[in-house]
Amino acid sequence: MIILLVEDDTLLATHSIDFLAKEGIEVDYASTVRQAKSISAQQQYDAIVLDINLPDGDGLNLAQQWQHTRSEPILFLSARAALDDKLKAFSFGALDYLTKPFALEELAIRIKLLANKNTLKSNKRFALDSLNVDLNAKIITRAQRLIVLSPQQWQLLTLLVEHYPNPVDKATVINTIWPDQDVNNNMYKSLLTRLRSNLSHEHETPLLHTLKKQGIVLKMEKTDE
Amino acid sequence: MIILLVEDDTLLATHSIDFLAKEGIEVDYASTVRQAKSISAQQQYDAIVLDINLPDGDGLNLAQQWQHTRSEPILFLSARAALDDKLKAFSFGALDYLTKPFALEELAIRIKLLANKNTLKSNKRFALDSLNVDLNAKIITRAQRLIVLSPQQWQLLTLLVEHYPNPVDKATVINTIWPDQDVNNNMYKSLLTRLRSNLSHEHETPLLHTLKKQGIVLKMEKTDE
DNA sequence: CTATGCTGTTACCTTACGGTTACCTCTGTC
DNA sequence: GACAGAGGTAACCGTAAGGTAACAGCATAG
Repeated sequence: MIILLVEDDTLLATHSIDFLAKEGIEVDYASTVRQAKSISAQQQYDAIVLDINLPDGDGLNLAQQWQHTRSEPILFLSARAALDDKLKAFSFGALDYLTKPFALEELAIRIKLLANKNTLKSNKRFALDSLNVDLNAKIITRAQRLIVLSPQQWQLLTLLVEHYPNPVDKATVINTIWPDQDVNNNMYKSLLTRLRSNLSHEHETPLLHTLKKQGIVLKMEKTDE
Repeated sequence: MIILLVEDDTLLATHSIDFLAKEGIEVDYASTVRQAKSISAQQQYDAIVLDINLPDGDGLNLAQQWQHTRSEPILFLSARAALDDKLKAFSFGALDYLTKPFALEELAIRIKLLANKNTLKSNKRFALDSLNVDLNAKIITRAQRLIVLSPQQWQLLTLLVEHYPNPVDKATVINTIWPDQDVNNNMYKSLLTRLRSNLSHEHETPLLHTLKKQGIVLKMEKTDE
């Protein structure tokens, strides 16, 4: 699980990062709005933790901009406990709001709850077209035929299913499948080819599509023109 | 939407019930553990709001009993702000925890968020005229026809949507799409032409308009300058 | 020790993205 | 009326991004 933390108090930030690491939560860190924008462009997160007061702007504005374009759950951190601030935050799409000072344990729990929200809906089964995936039993079939995937391919498929119907961007795939490893583009390309080939045995319609520069996504072919 | 409220402070309870009613939230009310059990037996709720201190028991125990039998999201109310209490609550399956005193507005918002959690996560959408944009799935249609955009065009479209209904000025477009790059006017012009052409396939009304010297904006045809 | 299969690597192919250029219209100004 | 400047369109084309197949190294099983 990886989150984005945007917080200008570096002391608080380092403590948080350390603590969250122990909880198994990886953290990308930005201390300014500017940084946050550039870092977040690279990849998708399981959740975003935003401070309201930032040196070069306002976390609320950032959330407002993101609420129409990004799909991550947002949790606000702020010293401001006033109701107005909270209401504004929620109206900008925040899903949680924690007032400073707070316990790191609580932050960790709330982050985990938010992150689960996205994956919770993917119960145990997933179906698309003639494809059928049992996420618990790790059984995959397409048109009644059993499909066997290598570990990497399985990982990628579950990632895609978790995000369905949204695309998963390349950086996210790479961070998930090859965490802290040297990765080159060919490894990524091979994996895609292999999964694709396994998912569609004969002349079945392709399900795994690439959006140039944006990522990959599971969807049924739209055969209008 | 209907919730169960378990709270022994009758004053707080009546205020809450009144307020939530105005927000369109129906409330079943219990003031004791005993009552809560009997009332809740018949019905499923969108969320459950539990006080911790109850005259004949403890909300935490109730949550613990329910956490494997009931599927409703639980929000705790409590005067106890100690970390231990919160941790215990979360470990019993609570999804949120609000310390008294709190604003009724905040309670209402958090209840709504919890209730939404069970419903499928809906993607962020933008619609204008016959144009329909799913910002998360990155699917665009115009009059039911699927539209495929290049990465640059997609970026521009999201930029326009973020600012809608306000115009976006040229400098902003350029900084967003070509950050720290040499840009000439032709690149900008080409991008506009291409996006325009993709957005209106045949003789559909143009949606992307230029305001001289001000920038570009999405709007339905309306030639007030 | 052989066999099988997973995965990283390489080579080669195809496509369409986007920068470029040329030419057009429109509007306002001197 | 001509010129300038802004904006719009269409076509050209090099190249990077993506796709595939085949091979090689390495593990693991049997």
